[in-house]
Amino acid sequence: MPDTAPATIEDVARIAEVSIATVSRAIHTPDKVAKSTRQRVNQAIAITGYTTNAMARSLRMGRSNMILILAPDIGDPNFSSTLIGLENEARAHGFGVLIGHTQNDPERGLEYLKFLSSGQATGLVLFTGHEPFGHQVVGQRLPPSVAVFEPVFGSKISYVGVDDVAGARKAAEHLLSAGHRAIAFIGDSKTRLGHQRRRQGFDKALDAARIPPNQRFVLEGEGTIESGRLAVEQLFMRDQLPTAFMCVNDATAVGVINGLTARGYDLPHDFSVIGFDDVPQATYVNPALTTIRQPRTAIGRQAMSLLIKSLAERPTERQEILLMPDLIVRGSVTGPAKR
Amino acid sequence: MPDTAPATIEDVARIAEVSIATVSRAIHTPDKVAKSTRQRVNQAIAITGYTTNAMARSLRMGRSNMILILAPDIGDPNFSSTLIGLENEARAHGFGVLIGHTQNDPERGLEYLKFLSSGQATGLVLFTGHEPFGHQVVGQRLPPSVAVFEPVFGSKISYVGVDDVAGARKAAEHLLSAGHRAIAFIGDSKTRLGHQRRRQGFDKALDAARIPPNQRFVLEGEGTIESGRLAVEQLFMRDQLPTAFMCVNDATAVGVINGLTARGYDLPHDFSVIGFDDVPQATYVNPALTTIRQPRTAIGRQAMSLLIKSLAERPTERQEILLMPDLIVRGSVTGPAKR
DNA sequence: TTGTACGCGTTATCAA
DNA sequence: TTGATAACGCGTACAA
Repeated sequence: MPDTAPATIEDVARIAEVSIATVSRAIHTPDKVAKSTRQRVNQAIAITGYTTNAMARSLRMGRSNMILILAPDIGDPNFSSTLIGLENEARAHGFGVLIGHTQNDPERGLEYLKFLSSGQATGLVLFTGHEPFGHQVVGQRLPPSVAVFEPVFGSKISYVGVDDVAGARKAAEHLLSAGHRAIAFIGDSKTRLGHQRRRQGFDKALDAARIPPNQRFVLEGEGTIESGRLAVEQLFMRDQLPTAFMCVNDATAVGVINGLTARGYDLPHDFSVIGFDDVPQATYVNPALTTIRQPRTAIGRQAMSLLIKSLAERPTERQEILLMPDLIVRGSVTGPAKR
Repeated sequence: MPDTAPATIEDVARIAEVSIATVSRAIHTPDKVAKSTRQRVNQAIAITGYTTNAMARSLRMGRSNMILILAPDIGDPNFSSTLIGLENEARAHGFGVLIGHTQNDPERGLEYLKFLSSGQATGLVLFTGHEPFGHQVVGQRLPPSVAVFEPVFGSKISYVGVDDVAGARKAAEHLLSAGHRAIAFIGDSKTRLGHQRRRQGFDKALDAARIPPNQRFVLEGEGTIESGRLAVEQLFMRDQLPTAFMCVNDATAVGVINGLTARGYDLPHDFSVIGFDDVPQATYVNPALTTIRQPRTAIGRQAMSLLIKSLAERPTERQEILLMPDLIVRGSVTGPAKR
């Protein structure tokens, strides 16, 4: 197998005995070329295995049809299923997607930005995961972009994500309707907007149920397993205990469950726990975690749809699309224990 | 902020009052240009914010400095940390990486192959995950490539992965040295090479300990949680029970643990379980899983290093690099129960 | 319906 | 040390 250079449009033209212009036309505007010629061209393409050189094409056209997806952490359980939604939608519109991994390193982010500005990608999806991506992006001249899962702080970039307030409210109401009145909120945050919104939803539900807010039942945390565990320890140093835990996300919930189990409690009999996100892991803990499911694939689909629209129309209006999450009932919530 | 077009080399040349050739030289071979001129050029670059257009560059050069990483499933727990190794090594050599997600869909794979053949990427990393990528790739003219985690069946593509035989042997010996003699192997496979090798390592360890092979203790499985659970059920329909379970991977081990726990057994007291891979989840199960850790980041690093080397030298010799995994002792293995 | 020729932004060759 | 210019592969206005 000789290592021949890939065929160019000129090779095709020569074989089909036409000019390169005709080849190009046969490909992009087939009706503008005679049927017989078209057939000869197609044959020649088949023979040579010709593929248009995307670089030359994009260089000439001034834009590519690739969309760059920037993610700080590909291991994030939210990532993979959202990606599916993004990809499928892009594909349906003739776009390809490429994934860039920043590892939360601003320098890498900047490199990908260069990738963009050199025209190798036309649109940008900011998959901020849990850490705001922000600073490096703000101020840069960006191509049409959309953020998912967490809005980009202080920018005009559109955003597609879950309705945190409504979701958290659903979770709290589930606990409430199971009979709980003493509910702790684990994972309060001063910095993360999404988590703050979840706290708001929690407050609203309690307020609607006429349960006075209890600051001793609100514990901070960064949304990690460790922070959930820690919160349990803190809580047990006080005099008053809740009957249920509402956690800002599933990781926190796993930590809470671990902490409670380690203390010898029997779940869900002794305490109820509810999470938020529905990560794969939620099914593996014991008891399986009742939680709020992020509509990940739908978020991806909508985000890409929005991006492609703005690619065509160039509207500078910022949009925010909030999707409604569902309650997933598994085994970690039951009625309050009688003590 | 006016939406000006990005600066080109010509803009820089005009401002610096030199020719574009000099600008190019000032960038790539600074010593071939007079100091004063160089300074003027650098200033002009700073003023314009010029970035070389990668597409024009690659078009001219005939090759890009991007490497495409093709993965069937980005959610695979093996993926993210391997990626880090790949990226870091690539970066160190001035290459960028892009990730393509095939979703196990041959059509998508083909599309990315087109991406390659159109020159947008120079090298290829086949992240076959657990499903052989194979068929579509074989026969295609491929750029320099390397596979990780699972060799590409029937091709000359180099491979970097873990030494499955040695790792499995380590696992079995750990069980043996804890005193186990009746050990079940869960996850035997007729199709997956890596899993077959793990079985071999298991057999070797038993053989070296002069324990006769027992076919009733070897159960098939596809390496999923479900298949681990199923294997437990099958085993309990027989008359003879093992004291320990060696699982082909962590997912299987989690299934086994779930199945055993569901039957009311107390682990690790009643049964010992060992896995393979060391996925993040391994720490969350109860008891935490003792397992064999894949040196993922190292695999990534070595694979990229090999690829870049072959990019420079074009050796067609197929290479296979096997890395030694470590035993990670956690809580799921203890001495055999006395029954 | 088809062909000629230009330009997209670079790098590299050759003269000056 | 510097500049003019060809070429990379493609799409398209313009001419035929």
